Amino acid sequence: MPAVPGAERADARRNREVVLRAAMRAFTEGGLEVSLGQVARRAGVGAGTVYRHFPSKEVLVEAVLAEHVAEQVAAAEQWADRAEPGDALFGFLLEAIGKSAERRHFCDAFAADRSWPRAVFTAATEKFDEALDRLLRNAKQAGAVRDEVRADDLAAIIIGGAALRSAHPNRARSARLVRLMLDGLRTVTEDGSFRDTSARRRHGTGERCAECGARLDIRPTGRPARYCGATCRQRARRRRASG
Amino acid sequence: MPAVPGAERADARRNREVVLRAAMRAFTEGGLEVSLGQVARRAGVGAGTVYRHFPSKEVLVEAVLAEHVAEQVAAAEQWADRAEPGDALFGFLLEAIGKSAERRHFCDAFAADRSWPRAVFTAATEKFDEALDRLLRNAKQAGAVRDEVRADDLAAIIIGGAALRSAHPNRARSARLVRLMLDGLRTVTEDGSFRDTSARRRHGTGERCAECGARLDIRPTGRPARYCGATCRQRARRRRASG
Amino acid sequence: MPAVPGAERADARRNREVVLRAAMRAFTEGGLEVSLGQVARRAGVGAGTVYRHFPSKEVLVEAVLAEHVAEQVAAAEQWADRAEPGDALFGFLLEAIGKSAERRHFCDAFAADRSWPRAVFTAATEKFDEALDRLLRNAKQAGAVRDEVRADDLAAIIIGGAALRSAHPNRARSARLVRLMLDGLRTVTEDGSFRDTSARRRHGTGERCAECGARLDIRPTGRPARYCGATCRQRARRRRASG
Amino acid sequence: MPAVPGAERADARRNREVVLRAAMRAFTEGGLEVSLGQVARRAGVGAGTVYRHFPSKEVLVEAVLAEHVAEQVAAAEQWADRAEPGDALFGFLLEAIGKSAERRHFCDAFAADRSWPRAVFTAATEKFDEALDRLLRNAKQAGAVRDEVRADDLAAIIIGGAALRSAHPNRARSARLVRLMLDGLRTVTEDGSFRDTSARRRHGTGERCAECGARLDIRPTGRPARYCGATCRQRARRRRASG
DNA sequence: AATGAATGAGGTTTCATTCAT
DNA sequence: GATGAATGAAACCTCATTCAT
Repeated sequence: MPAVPGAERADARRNREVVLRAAMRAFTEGGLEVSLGQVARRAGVGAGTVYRHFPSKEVLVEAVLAEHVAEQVAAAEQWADRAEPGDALFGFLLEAIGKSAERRHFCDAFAADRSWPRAVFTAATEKFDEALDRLLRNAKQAGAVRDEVRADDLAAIIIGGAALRSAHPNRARSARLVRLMLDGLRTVTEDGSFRDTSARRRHGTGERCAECGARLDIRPTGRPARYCGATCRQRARRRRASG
Repeated sequence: MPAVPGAERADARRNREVVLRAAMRAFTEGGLEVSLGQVARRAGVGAGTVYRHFPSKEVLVEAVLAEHVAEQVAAAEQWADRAEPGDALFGFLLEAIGKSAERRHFCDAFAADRSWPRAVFTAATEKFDEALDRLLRNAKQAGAVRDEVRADDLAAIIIGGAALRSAHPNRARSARLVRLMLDGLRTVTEDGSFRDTSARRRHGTGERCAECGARLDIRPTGRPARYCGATCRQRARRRRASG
Repeated sequence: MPAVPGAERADARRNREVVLRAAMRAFTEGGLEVSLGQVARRAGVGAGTVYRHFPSKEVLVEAVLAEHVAEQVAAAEQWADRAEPGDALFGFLLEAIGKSAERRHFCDAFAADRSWPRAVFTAATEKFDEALDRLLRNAKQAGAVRDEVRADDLAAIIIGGAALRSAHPNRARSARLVRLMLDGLRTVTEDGSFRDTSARRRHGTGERCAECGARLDIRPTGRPARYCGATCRQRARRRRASG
Repeated sequence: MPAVPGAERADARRNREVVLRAAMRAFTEGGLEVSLGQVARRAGVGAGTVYRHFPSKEVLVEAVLAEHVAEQVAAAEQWADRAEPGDALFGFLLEAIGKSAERRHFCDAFAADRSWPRAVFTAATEKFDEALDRLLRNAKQAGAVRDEVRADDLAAIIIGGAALRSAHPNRARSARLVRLMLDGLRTVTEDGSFRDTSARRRHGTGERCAECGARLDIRPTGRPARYCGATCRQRARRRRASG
């Protein structure tokens, strides 16, 4: 144990990394039941070394799952920063689903409360939840996603999507299918064309937001909207007040 | 050996059933890795009895999965017989997803090629595929489902939906979410109103709302409607006033 | 249990036979470790029936071995009755070795004190020993076998011969080889030609028995013999006395 | 994994040896069916250690048999190097038979195609066959063994001899019996005297006993012998007296 | 700090034997 | 008496974990 945390020998830290990577590959391919012996062999280290860095199998599994989640958090943040809200949310979901489908067993672990302690999930998940929250808030502000979708739906959506894709016999078609179903979460346009995720993804052809000019959803019920959302309405109000 | 197959001693057949039920419960709760000792204990029989009826663990797992699938086939046939095509398909999918969500581990097995031989899946699955095929064909003929949905998508959809639901923290909301996403598979009407599963069922093929274009329920009595509801009527009125 | 021993129902006695035969075949092919389940299946009866007739596996094995020995006793008696002494002994040995080679596992059991109780051997063996004794005594009287061969060598010789034959890759050559080695037990003629088992099998060309005229072994040690054995010597003595 | 094969940790190699020795003792005494638990207990190690060194029971059995064969190969080579051809062959056979008789079960395994894969035999046996070949070739060149004896007879002879000895109730007599039977494989001399293995070994090619014709040992010193021993000398004397 | 050998509890499976039908 | 289902001890084998080197 190092006297000063973080001051471990460089090779030790490197070894931890090596083992973690090996475990990810091994678990991805063989499920979380893969023996630690196999992990050690893949990592090219002895069993003892695995245990030095991860004092039990459960700890190693947690670390692997946490790493997986961390990768998704990173992806979520990239999408949030570099795409407009709607694209960011749906783009991220599609990517996360794709990645998770390859790592089927990880999702199984998340979904199964009993076999792996929920603690793993919740611990590794705080940042993840924040990131999802951010994506969803933005998308809602942009009116790109249905109102009834909530933050804690998203993780389940990813897991479900991943399961769908990995259960599907055809990779390409499964991708289209997932896209189709995710479209169920988008806000509807008056022409029903919301489903096309690329070109006609934008709002209907009708009225526009009086504040920001975005196209407005036309709905058969309720008072016709003048603004695209609460934000613009508030903004307009302030202007009127200050004007 | 019984002279007539299926004519085994009654107690043997009963015991087989007992073991199978115990295995279903055990696997449902603890995953397919639950030890056969536990299954035997739950069934209240000795280890040898389990092996008399299921000569290896793999055989037992297959039997359990086959039973699960058989239950779904039965449900599919009920839906096909007792509901109109669109309802039958979507009703079955929702039910199957609900049932499968409780049996998360079974679906994991289906989705994972590696851990349990695909043979298990295919063997137990022929009738299942037929049943799904029938539901889908009917639904397509009735124009209730999008054309791009194919038969082998359906199993994956069930598995994905089950994963979603079992990963979701809130049972009721997860149901609504799945419904939402399944709607992505319905045929789109030009007014985007397909989502209302209950209302749409009453719509005829006749007149449309003069304001929003939604199909109008045709009733045999009373003055024919011009608008789909009070909202559109009011909106039309405003336009006339302002025009 | 029958009130009068030997008064069992006919079908019961028949069943005992059926099981015993099945066990012989099964043990011959698969060794004495073959499970009783297999024996029962081969016999076409239930496991319980096996146990009714043979209350434990050990008893069944004993019965099988005893049967094997009994067959050999029968053969020995046939040879003793129908061939001249030398032929009888060597003919029987060759036959017994051949038969035993096919039943390798039985001999293993006889040879291995530890794995199967010697009791089995000794119980089934009394008659066997008597039969061998008779064959050997006759052969010795006829001067067809070396003096140093004793009765309790013979069983070992059969077992050894059987082992040799079953270990040999070539069936025909193994037979010749055994014959060759058995010749080592025959009395030697001065021309060394004893090996021919048919024509020149008789004694050397030297002196003859003063009583019966049989050729006498010439040995480098001991007082030269006048009679071929104790029997002739006694007979001559009686004649001298009565004469 | 050791960089250099054979360079494992010393304690591991020692333990492998310990287990192997324990297995040899256990199998020798109790047959190849002895449980690995017993072997482990005898070796004073855990079950896992046995499995580390011998990943399945079959592997352990193979190793034990191979070790047994290797010991015999070593013996064969010693005989070939240190004795004249005939002695080498027969000396080795007798020794191998004696050793194998103590290890009855090993031979059973070799003889039984079914219970243990022939592969075991053939794998461990190449060098053994070579060694036997060499002994036999030399013996044939020296004219010490019958022509019809072939290389692949020898293994069977050892197995048969071992079976004979271990089935025989008397250790000493069984040895003599085997010697007797092996003599059947020696070339026959015109005087049939080949049988005395001990005496003949000292005989030269020179003079013969004036009475019985056996070859005489030629010694470098002393008066040349006319008779093979006291018996023949006495017999000759009587004839001269009576003549 | 790293290695890999040792450990032993626990899993699957077999089978002699008993017992309800 | 016959049947074959039930039993459970014991076999083989795996693997998370510890520990000597």
